[in-house]
Amino acid sequence: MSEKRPRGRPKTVDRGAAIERALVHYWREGVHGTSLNALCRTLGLSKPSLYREFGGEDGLLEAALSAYREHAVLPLMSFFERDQPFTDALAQALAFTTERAEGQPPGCLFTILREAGERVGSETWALVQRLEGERRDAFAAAYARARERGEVDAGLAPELAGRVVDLQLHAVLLAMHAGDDPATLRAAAQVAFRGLFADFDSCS
Amino acid sequence: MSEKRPRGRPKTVDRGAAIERALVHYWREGVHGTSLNALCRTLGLSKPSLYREFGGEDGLLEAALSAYREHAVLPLMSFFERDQPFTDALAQALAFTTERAEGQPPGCLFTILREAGERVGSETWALVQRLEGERRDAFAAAYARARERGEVDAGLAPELAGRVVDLQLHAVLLAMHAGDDPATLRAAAQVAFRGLFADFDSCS
DNA sequence: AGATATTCGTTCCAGTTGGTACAAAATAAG
DNA sequence: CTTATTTTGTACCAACTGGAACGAATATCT
Repeated sequence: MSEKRPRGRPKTVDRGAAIERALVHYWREGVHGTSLNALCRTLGLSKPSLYREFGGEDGLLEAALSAYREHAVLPLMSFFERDQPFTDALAQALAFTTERAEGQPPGCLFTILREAGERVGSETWALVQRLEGERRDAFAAAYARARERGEVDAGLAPELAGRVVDLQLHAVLLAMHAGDDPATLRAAAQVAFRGLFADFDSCS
Repeated sequence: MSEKRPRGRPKTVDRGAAIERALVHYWREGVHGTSLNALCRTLGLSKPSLYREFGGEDGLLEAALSAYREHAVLPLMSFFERDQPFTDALAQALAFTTERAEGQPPGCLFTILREAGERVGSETWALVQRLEGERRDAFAAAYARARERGEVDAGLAPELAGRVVDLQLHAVLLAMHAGDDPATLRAAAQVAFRGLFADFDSCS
């Protein structure tokens, strides 16, 4: 694997490190409110370097989100792909989203970007929407499997159930980023999740 | 009530109209992404006039939110203050938040400002937090009354129930502002609300 | 060494930002 | 008419914005 050196001046910019720092920065500070100049400063990157490496802020943000997918989005989805009761998956997901790991910011970068809407660049936004669909499908599929096992109310469409789970986790993660109390949020989401298992008709 | 004219040049700026236009603008476009210059243009206000009248963008935004309180926040809370079943209040609130009145933007200015966090000015942020408490208290009080009437699960603290309702409506209104389908959101929130009435122990 | 190739960051650019100074405008009082 | 008072918006400010031009730097190849 001895890579033969190319012709010109060797690169010194560390793409991976820049992505990692950008990821943490956007995760903590949100996606707006930081100018490109200030961003380059905190990333230890010259502005032309950023443009050469990522084509602009959009490219950088997309790369950061892509890295975040591996870091936190896929792990969350994995709870719903294991062969276990749906309630366990929900409990694990809720614990995962409300835990405060010491090194990393509260909340979720993906959630932040969803909320930012189309104000982010087009590449980033496309990726956001891809992840959004990917996640809802995973939730819905897990619910469908649970329904086959008779764990849940059969009258609820899996697509809607997936939307319910998504809505809860989205709200919880936004509140986490805003600094709300994790225990309270966990309790509130748990109450909401109970609606997925109800086989009662007490509310007309 | 014939007001005696004061000494100098008569004012021509229409404070109320400016607030109304600012309210609609922030409601539709969100609170960031518009410069002060552009804002003045759409408001039909010169920049010095804005500063004289509101002291800056913070003052304008606070005035707009204050107007919005009368327009939509209090009406929403009123559903929970009437003497009616809790389920009815929830249904009315959900209908209110997911309806798309033709003249006005989807979503909720108050919700947008909550999500904007402390990046808004300090006056505005203080008002946001006041309204936040006001609303959660109303939800909790309504749930407490419903509990006395035996409508709901007695094991749930009213404070937590209020938080649940708040979390749902917050998420729904954010999604509405993002352009999501009202019917789907309504259905999803309804499922979540069912958790408030469960008197079952089916989930450990 | 010299030519070629590639990456580097300094330096500049026009446009925009939030914010203010100040003179013109418009009224009432003297 | 002159003076006093108040509101108006133009014109200006320094600072910053996203973005690119370009020569210096550092390598391999002949």
